[in-house]
Amino acid sequence: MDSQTEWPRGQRSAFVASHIRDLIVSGALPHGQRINERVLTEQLGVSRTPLREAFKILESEGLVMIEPNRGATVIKISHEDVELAIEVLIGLESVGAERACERATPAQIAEIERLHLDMVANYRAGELMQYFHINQTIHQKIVDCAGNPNLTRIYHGESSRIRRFRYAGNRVPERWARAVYEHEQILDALKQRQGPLLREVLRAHHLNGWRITRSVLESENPQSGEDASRT
Amino acid sequence: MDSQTEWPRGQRSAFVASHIRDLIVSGALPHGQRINERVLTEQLGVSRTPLREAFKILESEGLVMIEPNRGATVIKISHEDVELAIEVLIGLESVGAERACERATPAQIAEIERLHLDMVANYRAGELMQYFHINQTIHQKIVDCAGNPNLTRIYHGESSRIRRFRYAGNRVPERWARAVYEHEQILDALKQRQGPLLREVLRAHHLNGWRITRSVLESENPQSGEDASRT
DNA sequence: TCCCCCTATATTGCATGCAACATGGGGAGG
DNA sequence: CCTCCCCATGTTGCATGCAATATAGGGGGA
Repeated sequence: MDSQTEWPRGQRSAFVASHIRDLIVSGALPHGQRINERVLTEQLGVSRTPLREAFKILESEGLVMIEPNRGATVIKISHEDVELAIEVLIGLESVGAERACERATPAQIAEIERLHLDMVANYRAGELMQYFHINQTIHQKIVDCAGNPNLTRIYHGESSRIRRFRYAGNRVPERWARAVYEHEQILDALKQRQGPLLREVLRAHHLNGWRITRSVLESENPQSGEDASRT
Repeated sequence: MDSQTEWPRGQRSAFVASHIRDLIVSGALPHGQRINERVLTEQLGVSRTPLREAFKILESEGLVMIEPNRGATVIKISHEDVELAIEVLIGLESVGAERACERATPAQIAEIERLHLDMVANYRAGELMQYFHINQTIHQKIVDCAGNPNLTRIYHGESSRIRRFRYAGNRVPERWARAVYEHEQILDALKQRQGPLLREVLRAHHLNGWRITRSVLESENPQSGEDASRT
């Protein structure tokens, strides 16, 4: 990152945190790697103070681990961890789904439908990356419809923490097709405001998705569990 | 707090965060109040650096709000917010309950039963504060039984954020008695490892509890909603 | 009298300096 | 040759200084 661009005073640590979050989620910073403060301050063009504040933010999001006198380390995420995080996400989405069906405004539902159609178009075009991105947005938006800021915040945190591990599953064509079908069901349930149905469809969607994703990851990275780095 | 006690190097911001968290949760720092850095550094005997790091931690826990050039403000929690937080807690406990029934060790269940009996004894003795404290512990332990560290972490955060608003309900004798009865059901469902039942019992328990608590708070503090400070 | 602007002061955001601690490599002893 | 210890170097934790911004209060103009 070029140190030319000066970030505005007052939000520097937030931007730095966001940047490092991207580095971790995208895999540019491998899991388990210690982060050298000096290197990052030079790359980002900020001083150590906002950087260290960013570490604290990322630590409480569960993305890095800070050890006294040893600084920040990107946390290692095993498949087990991802599975446990998905368990939490299912719980959060269950609440979100039911409340969304009660509280979503027509405009919100229309926006999700737009996103859905866009996502399907990207599926047809074989644009996996775009598809994946819109997919994440749809899930977040559904949760947002519940009108519960805490829910939104927590869901977003947990979701982005494991994002990069959930990408692989759709590389299996059958799974990708099936996922799109499941999303049709999701949209229908939401439009018909059938909370319990939406909850169950989402639950199954995540469990199915993870089952395939896990097997893909394990076949690509046979030692599996302990360190699940590069995709 | 006396500045005599020196906190160990390397954990100062964590301890400071924990201290401020207590100040907020206990109500010593009123909701909506701006926090002056200088005053707190003097009270706590640390410099501004760890204090500001602590603010970042507390911000991502949703306890304070940081505005550029205006520093940290204790977040205002309305009854609406508490209700929304309870919604999240119910979602988390739903997952926790089902997994706990699958994964809890006999030792864990025995410990919860011990806590339960202790809590009932405190009920009989009219020890509301003790009762309340053990009550919180039981709910946390049930969630812990799910063996999901993320779930434990998030549940704990959300739960402590609104803790002080959930105390009032049991001052109504009928509610208190009913709550104890509901806890019998909770314990039974757990011992019999009936996940869905436990989930529903917990859900009802929280909804009932909050319904009464809210009415108590509103009768004590008629303007209600906007600022729900001193109990 | 009231309102607005301008200035003095307080407070925050960030950079940097210093001390504590970790780390790695070379030499002495076995 | 191996091991352990010690020191040189690098890195982190925290305190502090400086600049940018907020804020309060008084004086001037309408």
